Amino acid sequence: MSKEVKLPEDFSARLVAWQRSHGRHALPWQNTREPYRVWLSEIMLQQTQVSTVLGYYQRFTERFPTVQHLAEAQLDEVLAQWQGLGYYSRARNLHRCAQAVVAQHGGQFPSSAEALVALPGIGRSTAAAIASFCFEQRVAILDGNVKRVLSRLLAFEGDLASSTAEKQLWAHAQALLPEASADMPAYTQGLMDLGASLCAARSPQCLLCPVSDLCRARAQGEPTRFPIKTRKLKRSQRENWWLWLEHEGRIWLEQRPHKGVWAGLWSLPLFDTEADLLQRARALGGEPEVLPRMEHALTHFDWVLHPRRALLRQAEAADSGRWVAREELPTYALPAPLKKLLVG
DNA sequence: CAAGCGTGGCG
DNA sequence: TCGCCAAGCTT
Repeated sequence: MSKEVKLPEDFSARLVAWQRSHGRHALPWQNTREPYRVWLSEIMLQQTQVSTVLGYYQRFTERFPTVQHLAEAQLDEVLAQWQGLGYYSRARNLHRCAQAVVAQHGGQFPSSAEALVALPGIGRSTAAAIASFCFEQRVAILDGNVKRVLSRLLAFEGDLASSTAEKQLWAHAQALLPEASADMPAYTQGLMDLGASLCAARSPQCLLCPVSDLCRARAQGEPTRFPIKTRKLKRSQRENWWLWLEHEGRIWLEQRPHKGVWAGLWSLPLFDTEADLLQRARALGGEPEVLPRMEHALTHFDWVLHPRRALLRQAEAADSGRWVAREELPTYALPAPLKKLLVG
């Protein structure tokens, strides 16, 4: 008998077995093959950790039990439910996707990755996750976890900053799939579980790994050398002044444009200079009080925000925003640092 | 296709 | 502290 390993077969078989015995089975979006619930979880989990998603998923499914409920809701309410989760275009696309499923697919999610990927907010990896979990389709996912697991398994030297290398890794991911469709849910979950636990970015626990003897990175003695990606995002700085106008306990909020940072969320008026802010405040009869500066980090820049608070004797209405009572604030989608500032 | 898009946690 | 990372997608 040959002891030669057959990489694809052995890898998928062991991963599936490991997932069934050691993987996660009790997350709220598991133990169901309802596409609505799986889809919702996959969107929430994009670039977001499980522990963060748990509470949002619970509240969201209570408020919107079906795709029809979500499709009929106001975008503002969807955004309010999403508030604090980040990457708010996901919420906008989620709403659009629900409406497309109702209008174009009779309220039933399509059952192939090819059809799923045509829907708003569903890319190649998310489509594959839904199709493999719900419909046992043999299609590969390739998220951050899987890039790490596979690039280590194969000691993949390609630079994942390049589209060529990423394309190659997609091909490897597809080639490693189990032959049996029935194994797809456990296999896909196993990749995610392995990447989230043993095959961690910093300190992988190779001694516990079910495929450590197949892993070429481990054989080379340097598992953390993979994945290779050279791109370093250049972070920039921004500084703005934030005008907190208040009148008889109500706060002036303006909805941000549907593109850019905090798209569609409600915010205080933002100014590029303190002089601009003072001009606006004084025109309304207010004299701003200086509040402590806030520092807020986004993915691509560091933001210094200078809140200034002005109490007005009289309030003028305007089309650009609304006077909002404190009790109403929870129904508004506020950026995380603004919630901290206003609600505490 | 490179850049834009949130937030929280961790070593 | 601070850079990196997390079930990526859109334009």
